[in-house]
Amino acid sequence: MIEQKRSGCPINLTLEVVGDKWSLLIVRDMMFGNRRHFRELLTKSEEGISSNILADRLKTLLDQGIVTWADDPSHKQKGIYSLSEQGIELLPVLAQMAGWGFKYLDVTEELGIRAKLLSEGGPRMWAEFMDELRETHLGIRRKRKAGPSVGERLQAAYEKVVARKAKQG
Amino acid sequence: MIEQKRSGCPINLTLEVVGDKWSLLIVRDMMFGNRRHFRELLTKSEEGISSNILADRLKTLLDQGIVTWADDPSHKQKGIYSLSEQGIELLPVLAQMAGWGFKYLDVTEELGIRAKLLSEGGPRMWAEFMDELRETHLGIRRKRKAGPSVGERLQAAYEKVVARKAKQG
DNA sequence: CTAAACTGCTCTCGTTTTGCAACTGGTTGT
DNA sequence: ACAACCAGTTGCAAAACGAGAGCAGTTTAG
Repeated sequence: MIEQKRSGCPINLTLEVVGDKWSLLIVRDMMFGNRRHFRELLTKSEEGISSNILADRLKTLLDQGIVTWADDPSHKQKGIYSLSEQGIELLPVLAQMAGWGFKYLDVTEELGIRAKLLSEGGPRMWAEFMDELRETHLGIRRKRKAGPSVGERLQAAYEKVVARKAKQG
Repeated sequence: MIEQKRSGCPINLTLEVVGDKWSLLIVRDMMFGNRRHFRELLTKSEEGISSNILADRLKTLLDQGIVTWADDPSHKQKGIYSLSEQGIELLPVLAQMAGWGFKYLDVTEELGIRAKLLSEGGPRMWAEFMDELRETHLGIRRKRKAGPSVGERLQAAYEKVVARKAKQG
């Protein structure tokens, strides 16, 4: 099976790797939702990916070195998927897509709040979040900063919107 | 024909619009190669898109408001495709993808040089290039800056690599 | 004036990808 | 022992993709 590239253009090559409707959603769920097991990715996804597609995409993400896999010592059947440095560095791509989508598409309030904050935060916030991801996915210690982490702030903002919407009915 | 969204997440919505292997390549060619006619997009593409796919993607890009269409007064059969503001603002997405691809994938030198410069140039350079695109695609005058434009600089760098490679044979 | 080349597509048809749903073989908790 | 949970796999129909030919009208070269 010879994988032939259509061209050596970096944009094209990137699209050949993650240019489909699911791969980046899986990366998103690993980044922002901290989904690390197959079942978590399968059932806790907003969009409802099907299991064969998930299995296939995880395989190519592994092949590409975007994601790594390890045994979960607490459970013989479970594996833990982690983002590699290469995967973590997809964050700016996701952040730009999120910002563009937030600006131009019909985004729901609770799912858009993270995009808004991330877009406003800019490269500085992205770098901080990537450091947090390096800690959780690669085990690389980072310097603690005062106050809540970027991940915590995003999550808190999301939950706040959900709570408000629930109250309003 | 009811278009149902999988979710209201901005990343998902963006992927539903441009998350395929061709749409962003068309935008890329319009941005960096100034391809404005159907034939230009069809025949001058690095990757060799086929005509039915090109027609289909242009249709959805038009529907989405990423691209606009106008008659070419110089030729009764020609139409001119232009990027809208919404389309121009895909530049940061492309730039991030280009930067990531340049760093991690097997990019050829001549096709990677633009990505390198754009990545190094950062948001400031992107903003300048977007202003140039607003001029050529939207007809919005911009303040002239001294020296060559970003578009010219990228093109010159590309041609320099091509010339050097040709000499080396 | 005529013919060749060019224009933006559309059509056909075989191949590939998608996605639902059921199923497998094993593990864990009660 | 048994239900619930784990990571996938398999079968199949529908949809999307993609190469190539074709088309009606337009422009250009001789």
